[in-house]
Amino acid sequence: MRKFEDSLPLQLLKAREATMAFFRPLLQENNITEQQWRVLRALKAYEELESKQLAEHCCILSPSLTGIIKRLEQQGYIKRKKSEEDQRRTLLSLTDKALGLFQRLSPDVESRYKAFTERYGEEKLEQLTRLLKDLTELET
Amino acid sequence: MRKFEDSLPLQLLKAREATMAFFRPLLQENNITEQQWRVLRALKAYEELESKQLAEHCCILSPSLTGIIKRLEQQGYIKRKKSEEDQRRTLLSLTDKALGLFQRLSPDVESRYKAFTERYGEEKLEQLTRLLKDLTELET
DNA sequence: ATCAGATTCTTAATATCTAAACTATTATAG
DNA sequence: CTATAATAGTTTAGATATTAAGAATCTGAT
Repeated sequence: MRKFEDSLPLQLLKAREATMAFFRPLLQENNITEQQWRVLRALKAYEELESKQLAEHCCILSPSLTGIIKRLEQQGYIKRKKSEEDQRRTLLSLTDKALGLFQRLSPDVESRYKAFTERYGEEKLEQLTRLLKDLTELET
Repeated sequence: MRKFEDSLPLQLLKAREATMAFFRPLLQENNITEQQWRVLRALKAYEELESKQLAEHCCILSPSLTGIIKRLEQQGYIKRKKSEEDQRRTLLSLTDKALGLFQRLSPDVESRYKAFTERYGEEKLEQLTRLLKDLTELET
């Protein structure tokens, strides 16, 4: 068996932590959790999504998402409306308050991203992205 | 701001999921959670550890570890003993039952690891490991 | 010897993860 | 048309994550 430190899942976990270290302070200042941020970003990218699709994009299971959405709705960042065709479906989208949040945070996000890229190296980032993509598309 | 799908933390998350897909069934069959497995492997590698050191190796915060250890102890996989010199410290180690578990699971772990490496490619795995290491060692 | 400060571990509170069961709605077969 | 299957979403229960605060112990300077 591989040495403990050589475990790939552990390496990926640590790498994720190291990356988030660049952005976590910003999220904390604004009382947003990582998962909430992921949900908000996905809705910004896709405008309107059903809960199930949102869960897939964010890599969050439906039951978790239910609670996250409920809280984001209470905080006024998300609105929901029932689908016309299929009463089972709920369509989710951002409120103006959420859009304002992005406006306000964008510059800081940018600069932190820039700082990260410069520290790590643009080329290496591209290599890494490619390797991760291949890994993600692997079928068991 | 980067496109949602280009987010590195998200890529790392998905890659981790894809990797775990190879091993998760084995853990489930044996009623062991991911975190428990990480703890057991760390203790196998280091024989005897204090809670704090164990937490660092496993990338688990101390408060989480407290509960995880409690359950592993109940299941008979871990034993604890107070340090002689420092009464604050608790030394943790594996029981014979846990060692037996490793004996029993090793072949299956090996073959799954082999399957993964063959699917992904040994060279790419080495490249990836190097890139992840650099990333992890980045200082904010 | 004693007290302030540091260290180790635990507890508490809230958020999230995971699997399974449940509800409501829609789709399909007979 | 009706029984059944499939789907979307929620709820539940137990485990884990995160942050803050607390208790016990140790250390070093007085």
